[in-house]
Amino acid sequence: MSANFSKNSLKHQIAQQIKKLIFEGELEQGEKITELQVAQNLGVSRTSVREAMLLLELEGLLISEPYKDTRVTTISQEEVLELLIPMRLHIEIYALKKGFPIWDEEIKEQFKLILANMRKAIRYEDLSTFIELDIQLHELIVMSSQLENVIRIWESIVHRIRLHFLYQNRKSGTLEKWLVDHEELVDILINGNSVEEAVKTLRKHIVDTNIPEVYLLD
Amino acid sequence: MSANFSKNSLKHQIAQQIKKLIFEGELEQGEKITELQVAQNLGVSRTSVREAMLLLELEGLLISEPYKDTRVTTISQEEVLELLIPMRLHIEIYALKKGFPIWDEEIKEQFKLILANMRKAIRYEDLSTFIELDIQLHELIVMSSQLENVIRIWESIVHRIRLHFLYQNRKSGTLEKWLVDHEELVDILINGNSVEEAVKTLRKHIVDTNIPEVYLLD
DNA sequence: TGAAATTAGATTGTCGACAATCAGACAAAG
DNA sequence: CTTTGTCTGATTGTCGACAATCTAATTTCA
Repeated sequence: MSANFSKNSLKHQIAQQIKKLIFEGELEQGEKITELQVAQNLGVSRTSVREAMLLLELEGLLISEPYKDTRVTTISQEEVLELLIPMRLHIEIYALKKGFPIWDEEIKEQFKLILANMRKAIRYEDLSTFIELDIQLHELIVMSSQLENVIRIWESIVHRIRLHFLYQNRKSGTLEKWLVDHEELVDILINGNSVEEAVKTLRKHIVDTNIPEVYLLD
Repeated sequence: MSANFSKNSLKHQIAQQIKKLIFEGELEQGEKITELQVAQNLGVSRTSVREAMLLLELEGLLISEPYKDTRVTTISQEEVLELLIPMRLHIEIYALKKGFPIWDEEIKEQFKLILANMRKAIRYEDLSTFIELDIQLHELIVMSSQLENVIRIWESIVHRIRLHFLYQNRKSGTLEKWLVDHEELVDILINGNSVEEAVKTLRKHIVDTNIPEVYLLD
């Protein structure tokens, strides 16, 4: 039940279910997925499943050719590190610049809530929940810009990134280190009063948590 | 009949038709478009039209809410200049770096062909064809990287950019100036022998032809 | 034996029909 | 006159059936 506004049609729900299968590792990269199988499992018609799968294809999670089977996308580490993450950085900074000035108390409360849940996840050593919350945090930043196009582009890129890291060892650093990182970020976001400061912190955060030293050339 | 490889299912054809309507100005930004209307015009079933429209929605050309009508997307100039064009720049440079080393004679011939058609378009003062060719040129650069994910992301971003400029006055400079610009680009792409040189030229090209001086801050 | 042709089953593509929902017209009540 | 409620037509959402295509196993023929 992630933070979605008005997208509650059946195809979106189905897409969500399939996403869950992928992100929880039930479906691996390159694995085949058929319409009928999903339709029967969920008790819906193939038409709706088709639309859901088209959605996921366009979001970059699935790949298909006409009359051939559909499979979970394979993404190279190189693409993720050199292309997707820099683009993600660009988008989130843009969204932050646009959103920051119009943040109200409610949004700040949401930041605090996510952070509280993160602390809880750490306490139970629940990694998958923590990752979910990490994404929610960044999603909130992007959503708060209220720019529909920006939100969509961001989603499609983050999905691809997430798909990749699923099957990789997560980078070095303990969970606690991660938590501290996020605490600092949220503190600046909520209590800081210049956009520049917030942008600088966000940039550092994304770079620190995503990009190995070797790629930090330019 | 633009350069598409394996995407010849009905939904792609229909999407292409609708795209044409949009890019030729038959449909304006914010204008309503209904499934039945398109289905009857093209003599196909609504199901295929639905899928085509979903495609275009995910590509960023259309926008819809459940049970509400679907409309042609509206995109702000700010978004285009500050977000989309920088992202486009990033993607094309990445694709060029990956593709350049593996270009063969056939690809170089395609570059020359596009350029020749550009000269022809200029001679007949055919602006819309010229714009089409401009996109084909950049598409060729991206396609030659053979990276499926990169191609898709690029397409969705360029569509949005194109949609915006459709309804704006194109930036200053005569057609002839444009042509010279492209001649130089293709020359370096085909005859240059270092990737760095090609990247530098492409960057300058995109910046020159897309971004007004005021945005060239960082 | 082995390569080409054929066939069978599974899977995707396309369709028309029916259900759910919405927007606007119109009427009733205050 | 405004507001509320009810209808109606238009549009989108969902479905099951049938057609087209692919894959892989089987058969045919040199």
